[in-house]
Amino acid sequence: MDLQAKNLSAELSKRNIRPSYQRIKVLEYLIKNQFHPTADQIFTGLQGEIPTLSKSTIYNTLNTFIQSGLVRVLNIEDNETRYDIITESHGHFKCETCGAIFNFKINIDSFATEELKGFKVIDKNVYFKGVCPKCLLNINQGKNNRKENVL
Amino acid sequence: MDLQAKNLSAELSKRNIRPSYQRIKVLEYLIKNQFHPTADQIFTGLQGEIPTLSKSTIYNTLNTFIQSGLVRVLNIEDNETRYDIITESHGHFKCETCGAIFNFKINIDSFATEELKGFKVIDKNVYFKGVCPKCLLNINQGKNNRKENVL
DNA sequence: GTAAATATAATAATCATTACAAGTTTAAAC
DNA sequence: GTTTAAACTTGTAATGATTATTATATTTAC
Ligand SMILES: [Mn+2]
Ligand SMILES: [Mn+2]
Ligand SMILES: [Zn+2]
Ligand SMILES: [Zn+2]
Repeated sequence: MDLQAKNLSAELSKRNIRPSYQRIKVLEYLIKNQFHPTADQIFTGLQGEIPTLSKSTIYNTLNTFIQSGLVRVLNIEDNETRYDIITESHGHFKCETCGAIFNFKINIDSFATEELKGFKVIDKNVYFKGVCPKCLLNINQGKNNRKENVL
Repeated sequence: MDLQAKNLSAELSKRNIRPSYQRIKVLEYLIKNQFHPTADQIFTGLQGEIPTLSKSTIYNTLNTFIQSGLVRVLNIEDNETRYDIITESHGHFKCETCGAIFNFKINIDSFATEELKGFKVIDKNVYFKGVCPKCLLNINQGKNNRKENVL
């Protein structure tokens, strides 16, 4: 996906979303920061550029994007929703130590068809949790990882 | 799993959870009502039997059960946590129309190993969403389903 | 250019969950 | 069996993410 504002604007228009300044910036942020940010992270990340920005706009914008299929929702955390600009089917691994969320390829369509015959499946999510390699290494070395969201 | 109070008590003791009256009742509720209830549903369902019951106790108890591996958490909803007494690996399908959550067999271990080499995987969840057969039928007949949690 | 529709922003409301403090029950020690 | 400490329950307050609301601003249609 390209980062040019014009292309972003066109991308929104194509989906019948009016390309306001705020919406373009949120879309740009999601493309640049693909670590599955929270609404608050997006808000904080854009506040410098858009001093008048409101958190309501972040939520409104995200919900608009979700409805049009432009972003994907992750409910991998119990308290906060995360947003993914990559809508192609893939699995997610959350490191419980550092909080980072990793993508991994997975062919979700290849299984679980028999028992769900008669069901209309619209959305599929695969969430794994555990400890990432970096944190495993640090734990073995007796180090203590900070819980932050660095991919 | 048996429903006898003695067995429930023993089941808790085995896991070093003191078998209080409230805990036995919550466990009993989870065994009897396997529709993946919310904390509030458990609370409401037990209030008649235990008039002094507090919602704090529900949450405390559930968190104790989770820690010991006696129940499984479902984050398939964006707002409310659901609890599952069946801890064996299986997938979940949520009908967006009636709200019911169905189990389905799935061999989660059979895939997604290559890319996660070096990761320590502790927990795996597969969540599908869509419309269940009953609701599909009603939709086709022009009926309107109520959103309730009947399995 | 004017009116209608839509978007933004600020604030208040909602609601699930957790934190905390006080009272109660349980279990061990004597 | 009484004493005593630890664990559990309860009620209430606090937290925090998300939504609702409403006034203002911006965009679109005519
Ligand atoms: Mn992703
Ligand atoms: Mn289940
Ligand atoms: Zn990590
Ligand atoms: Zn249904």
